[in-house]
Amino acid sequence: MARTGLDTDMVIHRAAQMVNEVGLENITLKMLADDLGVKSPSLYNHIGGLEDLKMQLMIYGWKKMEQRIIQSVIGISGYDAIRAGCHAFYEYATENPGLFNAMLWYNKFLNTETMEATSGLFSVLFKVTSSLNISEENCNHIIRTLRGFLEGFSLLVNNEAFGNPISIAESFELSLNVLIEGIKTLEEKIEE
Amino acid sequence: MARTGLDTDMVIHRAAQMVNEVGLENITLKMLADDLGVKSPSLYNHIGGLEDLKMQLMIYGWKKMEQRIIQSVIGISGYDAIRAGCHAFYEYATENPGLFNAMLWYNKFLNTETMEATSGLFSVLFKVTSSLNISEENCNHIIRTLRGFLEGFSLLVNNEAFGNPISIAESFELSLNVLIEGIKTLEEKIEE
DNA sequence: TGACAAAAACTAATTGTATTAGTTATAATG
DNA sequence: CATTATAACTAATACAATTAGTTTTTGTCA
Repeated sequence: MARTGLDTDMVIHRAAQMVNEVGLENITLKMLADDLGVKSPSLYNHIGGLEDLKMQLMIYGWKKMEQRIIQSVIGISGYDAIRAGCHAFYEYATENPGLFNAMLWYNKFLNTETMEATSGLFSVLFKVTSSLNISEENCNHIIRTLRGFLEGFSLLVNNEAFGNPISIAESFELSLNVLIEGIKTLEEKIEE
Repeated sequence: MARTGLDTDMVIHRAAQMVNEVGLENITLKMLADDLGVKSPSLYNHIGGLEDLKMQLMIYGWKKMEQRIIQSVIGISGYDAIRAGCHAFYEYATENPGLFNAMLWYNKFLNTETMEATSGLFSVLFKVTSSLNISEENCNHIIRTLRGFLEGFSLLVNNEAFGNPISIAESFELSLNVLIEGIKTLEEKIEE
């Protein structure tokens, strides 16, 4: 009866915490409503339903990660910036496993809004790679390479899917080295 | 009443087709039961429930992919074999989007059986990389690199998550070039 | 062959969640 | 102070997963 004073941002924000605690597949509107001190139908005043909530979590997560990555590359350029951005991605993804699942599963082509969820983030990476002597088209390819690797590797870590006992941190570092050395071979020679 | 003559393999096999048609998140036991000409509780004679079914789909998918990859590297060695194996992975993943989702989401560390789902597949890759002049430990790291990239890139393709209009096939080829050139820098010099 | 046991189907019932419809109370606005 | 929009509520619906208990078939063994 007493008005709780919820708004959409509060719901999303609380759901983002909760999804990291219980996992994307286990979150329910009832659970979220209980936590917010409200009955579950009341949530429909702020979100469109469970699917909509997960979609919004996806967008929320990518925006947050974008901020982290922008912070991480301030004052750095070239391969060091790539390295720093990749580390920021990996850290955010593994610190927020539930949210990261939403980011992966719901990042589908559906409409302009969902499509733009990641565009800001990867335009940051584009700016970074553009400072290298690599053609624009190849920069776009490289971003896809990095994106694929970062998303897949982070998912595997979150799922504890690496059976081997060898260090995951070292695997990540070596992977970045491999990728960066590979990218260097795409640099165009400059006439002297 | 009349016995349909189902067994676990038939259920899994049919579910594998269905999951590619309707998507992992939309498959229901009722739908599967209807399709198999049976009531949904009857499925419990063959599977442990919906979660168990998805787990079994995960294992089924990895085994099938393993076979495809083994076929693809027959008679090839070195970097050509890596290339061929990666192509086989990518093709299987994109030809079976629903099943591949199960392979990603349910490939978590839970018990020995789920852990071993992918061990055969990656021991094939290990044999391939072992023929290079690279330390065993680095081979293990490289496999993780490839695994991360392949899983992430395939997922992005299946989700149509690449906004850019540039060719995805070219992105994949360039990515493999980047990875292989990067891996080459790990080769240990041989005394002459 | 014929009784018996195991397996595989069934029906009925339970539970839990999302979602919708319709109602009431609060807050904001003129 | 009256009115209106909003945000909560209760009640009801629909659907799927799952469990319990029953029936029927199939295969086996004396």
